[in-house]
Amino acid sequence: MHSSAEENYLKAIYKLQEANGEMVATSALAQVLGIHMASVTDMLKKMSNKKLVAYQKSKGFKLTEKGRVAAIGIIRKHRLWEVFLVDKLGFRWDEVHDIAEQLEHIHSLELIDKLDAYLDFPKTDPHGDPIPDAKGVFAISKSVLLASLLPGSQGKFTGVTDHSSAFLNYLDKIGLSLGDSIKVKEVEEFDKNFTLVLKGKKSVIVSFKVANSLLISE
Amino acid sequence: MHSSAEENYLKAIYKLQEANGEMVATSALAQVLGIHMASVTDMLKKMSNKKLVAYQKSKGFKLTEKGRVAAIGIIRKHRLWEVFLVDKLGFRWDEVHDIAEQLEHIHSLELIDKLDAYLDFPKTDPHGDPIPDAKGVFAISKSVLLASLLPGSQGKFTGVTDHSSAFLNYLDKIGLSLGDSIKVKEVEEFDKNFTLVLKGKKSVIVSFKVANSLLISE
DNA sequence: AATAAATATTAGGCTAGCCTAATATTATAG
DNA sequence: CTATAATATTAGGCTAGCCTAATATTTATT
Repeated sequence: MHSSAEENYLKAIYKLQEANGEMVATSALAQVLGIHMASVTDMLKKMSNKKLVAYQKSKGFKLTEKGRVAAIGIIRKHRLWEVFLVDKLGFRWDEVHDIAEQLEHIHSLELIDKLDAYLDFPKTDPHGDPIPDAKGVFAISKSVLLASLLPGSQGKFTGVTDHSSAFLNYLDKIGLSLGDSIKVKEVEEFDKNFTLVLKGKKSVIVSFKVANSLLISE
Repeated sequence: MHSSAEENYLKAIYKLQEANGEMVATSALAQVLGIHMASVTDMLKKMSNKKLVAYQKSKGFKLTEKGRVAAIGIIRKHRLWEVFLVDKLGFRWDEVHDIAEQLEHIHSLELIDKLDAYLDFPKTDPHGDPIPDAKGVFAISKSVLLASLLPGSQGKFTGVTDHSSAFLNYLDKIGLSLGDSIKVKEVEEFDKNFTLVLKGKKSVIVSFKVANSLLISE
């Protein structure tokens, strides 16, 4: 079994690979984990010996298949626990991250599969992130950043890329919720503000910064 | 916040104090934790500095009030998670211990109180052990070992002192379940076997060894 | 009370996972 | 192409929590 530290590295590497393509840099990992580069070099050497990551000198490193499977398992656990915390225990979507970060390290395949069934096999977590099934397969769903859409486009708000409490609370405040159908009414040339029309004819204006953290599907 | 190692010590000390009175010996703790005595001495010195335990040279040590509160908090978490695993996820009572041992170290007061509410404030865990409330108070319930009862006594089977899979499976096999009303029909002089009559007029015979791990109330 | 047995403590080591400081390598700019 | 900046690695240290071996202290036995 992997240690919590290792699991955190695996998850972080996976996410960096998803976001920035193939190879990941020591510095990038150090930054997202809040750990010094020397320590990362250290740890990666160990994980490399365990065949969790493969790395080419000065090109960076990436997960091996074994590492990828492990990473997806952790992401699955994290997201399922988030669903549990929100759907069953009544936490708000901005409160669950830290607790799920702990719960994701509980070791028991049986536990997580039973939890999955108990939650009725959810496909996404409370932030709209996809949850891989027991085999590690994600139900593919294409989504784009609101920031990339042109006036007139429409779709459904299905996810966020910023999971901070500050951001999530802001969305709650302006009344934008996961699942809302939206239409881009206007994109202001001058400051890139987006004017959106929501299903119930309400309209909201969000900054480019916000639009850049909202995922739209369909 | 306390480390998992510390929490395991706290819980073990608490249980030893419950079982064997006031002072706990280094050796006893080493034995139940499966750790060498020298390591225990080490750790206790640290916990002593943190005022979690108080120890008098060569008399042993005991929890301080602070340590006791912490220990009860961990026990509360362990038992609530066990209820969750059995009642909600469908685990059997003999399967939950190891997973609960991990879950009990998740740090979040809010989580555990919400879990408690979600489970509808259970008073006992799947093995009949009492669950302290959020203030650390146990709903007192007097129980005695079946082994101490005389023929003719009756009561309700409300707990076990042996949590091993082997033992719990044996009880399942002979059809003895938590909550069953029982009456001691006979105690064989020769081998101390107990003949019990269950509510639905079934009768079962258990050895002294088994009787010594069954708690009877009322 | 003297000795053996049991119990406890000290001393020195080890690993995981982090740190700082120093050095090496690679990329970028003039 | 060289100087500087950015990135990566090595070397040496630290803490938590464990270990073994050696030593000390208690308790029990004769």
